[in-house]
Amino acid sequence: MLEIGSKGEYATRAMVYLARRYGRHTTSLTAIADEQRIPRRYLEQLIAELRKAGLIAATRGASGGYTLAKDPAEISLYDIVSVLEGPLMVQDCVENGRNACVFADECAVREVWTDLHQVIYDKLKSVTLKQLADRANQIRKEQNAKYAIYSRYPSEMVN
Amino acid sequence: MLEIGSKGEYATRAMVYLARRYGRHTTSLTAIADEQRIPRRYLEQLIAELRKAGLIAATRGASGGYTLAKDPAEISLYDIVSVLEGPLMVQDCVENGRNACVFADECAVREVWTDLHQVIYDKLKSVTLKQLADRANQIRKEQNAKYAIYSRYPSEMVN
DNA sequence: TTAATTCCTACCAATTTAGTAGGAATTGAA
DNA sequence: TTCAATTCCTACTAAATTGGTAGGAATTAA
Ligand code: FES
Ligand code: FES
Repeated sequence: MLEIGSKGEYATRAMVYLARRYGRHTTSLTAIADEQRIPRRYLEQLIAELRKAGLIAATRGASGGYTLAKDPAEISLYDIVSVLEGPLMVQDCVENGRNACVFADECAVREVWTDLHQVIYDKLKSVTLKQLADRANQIRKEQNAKYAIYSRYPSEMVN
Repeated sequence: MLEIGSKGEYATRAMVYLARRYGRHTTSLTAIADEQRIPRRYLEQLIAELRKAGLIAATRGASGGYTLAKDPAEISLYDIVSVLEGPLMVQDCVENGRNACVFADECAVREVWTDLHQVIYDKLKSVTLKQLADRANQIRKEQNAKYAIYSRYPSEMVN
């Protein structure tokens, strides 16, 4: 119930990955797919949609690759997921007009769907890529500190 | 994205309908389906599941029908929808263990999915059938007051 | 020229969704 | 006893969605 599919998950992980490299070199599709363990040919299609939506910029040809098209602080989780899975739509009747249920505005249930829609939207819209990237960096740092006791070579940053 | 299907919607509307009649006579499938504009043979299957889940009680035979198995105040919106559409599962990795993503507990994104899971769950669990039924009655009352100016026969209560 | 890379389009199997359908079993009432 | 109303059980299905795979053209740095 109310699941986010693999598209949304893959796209988000890929975007966080790019956010952590924002301002540096571009990253190739293969690199993202390998490090994030995402099927390459599938991710390719997802990235194509993110590019069409203006969230990702591409450089073609040899040594080309992808990079974020905007500052990570300007991209929300909602922006990403809605590209891949369509706009948030808990129930059709929440968007008053299109495919509204028979009882439309005289329906008590509809008010709750609307509330639910709002809390989901607020949460997804409030999270920025910058926050996610910062948090990912922080986690990685903690992990490295932990393993530094045993090894001089901390696990590669993969996320 | 994150849609609740017709099952969840139909089931919820049917349950609110039953809640508004709780403590009185049982209601036949046909009556519910007709008044709520839900395909009868389809609703039949939904109600079967709600019964197996212990939310609805049935009386068989002529002049039989359905009624809520518990007090409306004891049934939440989550209880209803989860029967029809399965438990809330924003992402598999939120339920730590089963089908978790590769990076599991070293993943920043996972924390957000978990937050999202929580706000959705809290909202759905906080709404009881009693609240919905009361609100539906209130709306109907307002509608009747409105139309009483024009007619002595207010529109039938359908929800 | 070549190798690496993005870009475009088509295809596919499995699952889910949103129902439809037939008929058996139960029961109150005539 | 019979009948009509009703729930109960099981099977079927068309269309859409999901989660990919696949082939090859276009672009560009070296
Ligand atoms: S109007 Fe959509 S559930 Fe009633
Ligand atoms: S562990 Fe599920 S998104 Fe990373």
